[in-house]
Amino acid sequence: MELSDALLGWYDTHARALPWRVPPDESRVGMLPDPYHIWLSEVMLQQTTVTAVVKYFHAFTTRWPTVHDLAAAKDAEVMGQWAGLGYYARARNLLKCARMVVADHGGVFPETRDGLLSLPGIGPYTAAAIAAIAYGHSETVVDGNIERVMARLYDVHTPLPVAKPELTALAAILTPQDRAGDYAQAVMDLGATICTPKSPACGLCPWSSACKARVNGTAADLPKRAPKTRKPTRYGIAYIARRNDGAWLLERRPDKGLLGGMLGWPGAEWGAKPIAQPPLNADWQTLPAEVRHTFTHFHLRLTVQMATVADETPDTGQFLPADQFSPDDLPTVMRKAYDLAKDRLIAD
DNA sequence: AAACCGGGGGT
DNA sequence: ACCCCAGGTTT
Repeated sequence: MELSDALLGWYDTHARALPWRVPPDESRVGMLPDPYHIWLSEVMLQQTTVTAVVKYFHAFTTRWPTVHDLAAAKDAEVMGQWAGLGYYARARNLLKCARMVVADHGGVFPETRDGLLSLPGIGPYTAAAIAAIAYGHSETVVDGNIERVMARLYDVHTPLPVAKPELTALAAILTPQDRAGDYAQAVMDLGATICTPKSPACGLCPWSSACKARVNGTAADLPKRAPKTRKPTRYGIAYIARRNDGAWLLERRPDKGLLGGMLGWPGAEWGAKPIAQPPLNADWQTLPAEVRHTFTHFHLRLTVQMATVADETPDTGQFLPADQFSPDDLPTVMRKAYDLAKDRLIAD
């Protein structure tokens, strides 16, 4: 039997139930899921775990049930709803993409890999995933799970990312003509639940008898990766000003760069040493505790300073009335600073 | 090709 | 502390 058939048989009984997925029930054979749901979930799943995505997927589809609804949303609403999920360029591209689908494609996502690739936020992985899962096309989907499964199945020792083309070619050979979407999801489920990064459960794997790494005893050591550089530490100051009427002084960060497009507390750029740059003159109080946060490529230590101020015009940022501010709209590092300040307000 | 871009959970 | 994750964009 073909390897793909063995895996599809396993998927029919072991597929995880996910909100955007049509279960492989006998009564629903051939049913395809909503392309809007697949696109939204796949963008959210970029470098993000299923557990984290489920809550956000539900919130987005409840608030914006169709791509038309999302396309009509305001930028700040979408950025706020995305807060906490990370990689905020995804949220900006999500909204751009929704508006392009409505304006240029009549509200229908393109069906082909190339058509999907032309949209913002959709790269090789997501284009193949949408074409296969939402439209049933035989496209080869390669994500981190599938790289790991292929490296083990064929005992490939070439380190990533150099090994990527080789692993993609191997994955393409296995991709079936029929049920390519189920097949892609099956390999990803296999990687997520059985062929895990550490301690793979080879005894439960439908591909165990074919797996070369299992025979050679190398499965747990694959895939190989290029060595990583260690993260430097940066320092900064967050200024949290509260006006007498309860308004908070916040700034919208520029679209490009770190935390692009998100709300945050004013302060100088983070660097090797903290730089004082208060947004206005006030009696700033330094909090006894600091915020520690780790980004993709550096650690951050953030000192938090607070002040209560009168109605002044700040040098940077603008006051947001209390009824228009929700801490849920903040990215996590800014939320951590807020939580420290909130504790101080309660203590006083 | 390499750098940039979050956050959380597991180990 | 280090690993990983249903990657894409920019330089």
